[in-house]
Amino acid sequence: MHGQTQIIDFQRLKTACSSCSLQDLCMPRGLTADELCQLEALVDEHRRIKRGERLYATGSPFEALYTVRLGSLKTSVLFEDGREQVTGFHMLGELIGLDGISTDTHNCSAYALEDSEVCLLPFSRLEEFARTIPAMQHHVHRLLSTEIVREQHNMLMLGTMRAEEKLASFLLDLSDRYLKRGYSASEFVLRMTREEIGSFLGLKLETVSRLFSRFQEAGLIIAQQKYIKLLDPTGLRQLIGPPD
Amino acid sequence: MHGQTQIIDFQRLKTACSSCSLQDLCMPRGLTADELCQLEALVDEHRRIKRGERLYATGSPFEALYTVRLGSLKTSVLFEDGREQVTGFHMLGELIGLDGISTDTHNCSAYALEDSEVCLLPFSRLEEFARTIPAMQHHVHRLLSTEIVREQHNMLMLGTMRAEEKLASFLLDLSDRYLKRGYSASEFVLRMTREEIGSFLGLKLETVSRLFSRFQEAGLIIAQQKYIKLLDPTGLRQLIGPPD
DNA sequence: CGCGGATTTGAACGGAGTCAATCCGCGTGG
DNA sequence: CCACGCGGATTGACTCCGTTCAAATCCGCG
Repeated sequence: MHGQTQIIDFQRLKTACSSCSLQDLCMPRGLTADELCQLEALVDEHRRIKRGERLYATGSPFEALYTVRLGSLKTSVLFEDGREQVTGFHMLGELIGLDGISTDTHNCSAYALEDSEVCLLPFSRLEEFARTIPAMQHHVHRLLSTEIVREQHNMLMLGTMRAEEKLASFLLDLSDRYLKRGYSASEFVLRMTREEIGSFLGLKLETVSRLFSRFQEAGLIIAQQKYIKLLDPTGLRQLIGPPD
Repeated sequence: MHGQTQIIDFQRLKTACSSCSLQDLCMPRGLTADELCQLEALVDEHRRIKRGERLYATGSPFEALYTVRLGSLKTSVLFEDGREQVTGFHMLGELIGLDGISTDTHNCSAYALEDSEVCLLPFSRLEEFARTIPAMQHHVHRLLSTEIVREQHNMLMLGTMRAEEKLASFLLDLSDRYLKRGYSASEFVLRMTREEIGSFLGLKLETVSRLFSRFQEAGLIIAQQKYIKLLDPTGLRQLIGPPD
C-alpha cells in the first residue's frame, strides 16, 4: 500500500474508462457517450496484485470479470495429479475470468506475472447492463466467442505443431500483441519463465531453452534471459509449416 | 429425400422443443411454459446433413447456432498449410457454432460423421429473446462459457498427456456422454475414423490404432473396428496420471 | 557477497512419428 | 452372386524429436 494521496488518486481513476487508454481494447465500439458513462459505473474498483500473487483460484466463487489495466497475468488449469497447463498470458486491456460463468465458480486460476492491476467488472451488473443496451449485449457475446476462437487456435498449435513451430508462433503472437499496444514489435522483455512458456506450448522448459539458443544461432532472434529481440520475423514465420 | 407425407411430418416436428427429448440438454432450466413456447418459435427449421457433408465452412457468414438433433458431427479448424485439428465431436443435444459470433464468420467447419439432423437457431433472434428474458440471457452466457471450459480441458489434454492417457480419457469421455443420453456407457460404436480421433488427440492414426490393440491385449477394452466395449473402465481411469 | 531460483547445455533414452506392407469389411458393378 | 476395388485399420521396422537426468552457470535480490 502507498500513502493516502496515492490511494485517493487511484479512487479518482476508478471511473475513468472514458479517458482510459485501453478503451479501444476492452470497450465495445459504437456506444454513445451516455452509454459509456453508464458502463463506467459498472467498474467497481481496481485491484492490485503483486508479482506471483493469485487473482483468483480454481473453485473459488465467480463474481466478476477482470481486465488487465497494468502488468500481465497468466491463467492455468490444474489436473488432479498436479499437472498444470497454462491456458494463456494476458496483457493490457485483455479480459479474463470468462470461464467462471459456466459454473459460477472459477475453472482456472490467475496469477500476476509482475506487479499488476486489474479493473473489476461485477458480472451480474454487466448482465443487467447488457439487457438494456443491445450493443453491449452483442459485445459480451463477441468477447466470449473470441475467447473460444483463441482457444481453438491454441488447440491447433498444441495438437499439430512441432516444438520449433510452437515457439516461433508464440514469439510472433507476442510481437503482434505488443505492437497493437504501441510497444515495439521486435524488442520486448518476457514476463514469464521458460517453464511457463513450456507449459503453455506443451513442451518442457529445457526444450524451450534449447530452442531459444537455436533460434539465436540461426540469427533469427537475440535471446538473453528474458530479453528478446526479433531479428528476422519473416524467417520465424517461414519456420511454421514445413512438414508437407 | 422421402415422400411428401414424411416431409410434412418433419415440418410439424419443427416447433416441438417442448416435447423434444433433448429439452434437458439444450434448454435452460427455470423457463416458464410460456417462455418455452416463445423459445420454440426461435427454432427456424431443421436441416438434414448426410454423412460426410458439411454443415458450415470456415469463413462462411455466421447466422445461426445449431443443436444436434440426430446423429453426430465433428468440428475442425484448418491451418493455412492444410493441417487440420478436430476441435470436437458433437452428439445429441450439443450446441455448435458458438465460435462464429466472434467475427460474424464461422471460425471452424462442421461435418456430419453420419446422416444427421440439426435444429437451427438464428442468432439475432436468440439475442432479442435473451434481452427480454434474464434466465435465457444467463443461459446463453453459460453455454458460451461452458464451451470455453471444455476447450480448456482439451488444451490440458493436448499439452500434458501422453498418448495412452489421451486415448483413455477420450474413451471415458465418450462413455460418459453416451450414458447421459441413455445409451450404454460400456458399449458403443465409434462414429469417427482413427484419423479423426488422432487429429482430436494430437496423435497419428497409427498410434491410435496401436493403442486400441494394446488396450485390448491388456484386457481393458474390446475394439473391433468401430465397435468398442469397455471391459475395465476403472483400469482405464488408472491409466491416466502415472507420471507423478 | 552469497543464496536460490532460473537458465543453459550435454548425453542418453524412449515414445511417438514415419514409411511401408498387408489386412479387413463393405459397397459396387460385372 | 461373386469378384473386385477401395478406404479404413492393423502391424512391423526404423528413425528422430523431445524428454529425462544431470551438471554447470547465470542472475537478481536480500
